[in-house]
Amino acid sequence: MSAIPPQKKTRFAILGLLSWQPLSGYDIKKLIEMGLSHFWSESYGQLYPTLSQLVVQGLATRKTDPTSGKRTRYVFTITAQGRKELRSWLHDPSDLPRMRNEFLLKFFLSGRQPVDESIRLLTEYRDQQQARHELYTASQKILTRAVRLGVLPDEVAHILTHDKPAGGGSKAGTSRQALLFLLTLRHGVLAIESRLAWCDEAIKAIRSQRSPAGARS
Amino acid sequence: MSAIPPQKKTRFAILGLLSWQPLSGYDIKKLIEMGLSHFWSESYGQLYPTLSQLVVQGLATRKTDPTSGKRTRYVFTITAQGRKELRSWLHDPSDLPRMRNEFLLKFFLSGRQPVDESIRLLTEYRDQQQARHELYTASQKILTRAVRLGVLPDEVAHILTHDKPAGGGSKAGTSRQALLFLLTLRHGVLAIESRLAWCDEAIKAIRSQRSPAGARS
DNA sequence: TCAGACATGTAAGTCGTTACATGATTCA
DNA sequence: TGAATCATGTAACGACTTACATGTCTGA
Repeated sequence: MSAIPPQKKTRFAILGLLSWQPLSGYDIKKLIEMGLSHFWSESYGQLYPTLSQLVVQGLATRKTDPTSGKRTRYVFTITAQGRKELRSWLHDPSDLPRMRNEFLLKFFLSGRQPVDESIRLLTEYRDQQQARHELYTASQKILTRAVRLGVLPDEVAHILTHDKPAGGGSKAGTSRQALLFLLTLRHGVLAIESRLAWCDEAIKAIRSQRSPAGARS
Repeated sequence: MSAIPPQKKTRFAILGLLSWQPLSGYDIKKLIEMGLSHFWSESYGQLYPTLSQLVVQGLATRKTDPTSGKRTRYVFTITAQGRKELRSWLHDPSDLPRMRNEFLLKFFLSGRQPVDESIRLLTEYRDQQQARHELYTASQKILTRAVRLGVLPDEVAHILTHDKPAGGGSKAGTSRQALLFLLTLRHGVLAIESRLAWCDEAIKAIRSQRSPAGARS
């Protein structure tokens, strides 16, 4: 049995969020779900063991949150050593984005099915993507407006952008972190839009093959 | 124990390729590398054990290729039962495409680094994507031309499109499978183009924050 | 002749999810 | 009072990669 598994990228995702401010494991999970879900995810099964490991390795420290009464809540803080490791990871070259797209596999392999089956797959995919598009553009709008006002609507966005909570209103304009958040969101929106455009193209192409111009039924 | 049988997608990727024609494990690996790499991958460590399993479960049969002399080469053929399972998988809803993009994570977490670090990350990503773009459009061109001529340039494309090998020339026009292949390739090209466009946007946005209009140095 | 492609396969480890187990707090 | 959310964590499984081990065949 292995002592503790190493877990590579999860470490840096955590360290990166801790570089903003001290957080609990639960906070980290929610932040990733709310802000990074279109390009990253972590499960509790990864998160908690990795947090313990970071403490053992001196990259973070753990203390009990005194405000949480009888409920245990551990808040983790990044150490100088942790910041150093984070910085060094940021300088390393990144893996190519690897995507596993089950729909495309099915579509590719649907050549022996009736043409309508390929069309059905395409329509399903399009609907799926359309739904996400609405989700993302909604977040984008809320965040853009909040950033323009220098005020963020709730504690979530507050943590995400690391701005001062409302009241004050940072006024100075878009904060660096808020801009980065907005841009990653935009990356997701553009990706979806390119898929929607592709769906329309593909449906047309397949239909025109089914009944090509000049064909006689 | 879990009542729901585990969903192994490798099985269906294999079954799907076998539904075109009998293939060896090595063939399957090459086909996936050459044709599906932008949305799918399988390693030998997955492939060979899964092939054995398919035979045990009666979804494929294995026979020794007699033309391969002393070198062992096993050719797998899909069974009726295998086709049934494949068809049923094709009808199931697909998982949302899940992507893990290490670059975006770094970019998102680079807010505490100097602005130039974010720019460097962006430039690196752009170059990476540009290189892949050239790769894909090249394949796309070759394949498009081959399909138009009704003749495919080598045995690879021949297998991929499941057309008759050269000589004859299918003439009748774009085969169904060739169209599907072209379209999945096009999906990859559009995705990359959307990333390139995003990079340009993002670089501009970050630069303009560094020295906003009207700012005095 | 020798590099590189063809060809099969396994062992060990990396990576990641799901289901479970436990309990506190909040608010309708 | 009871559902939702806050909060921690583990065990078992599932998915996937890498490195290795072995040997054949082809063509410059």
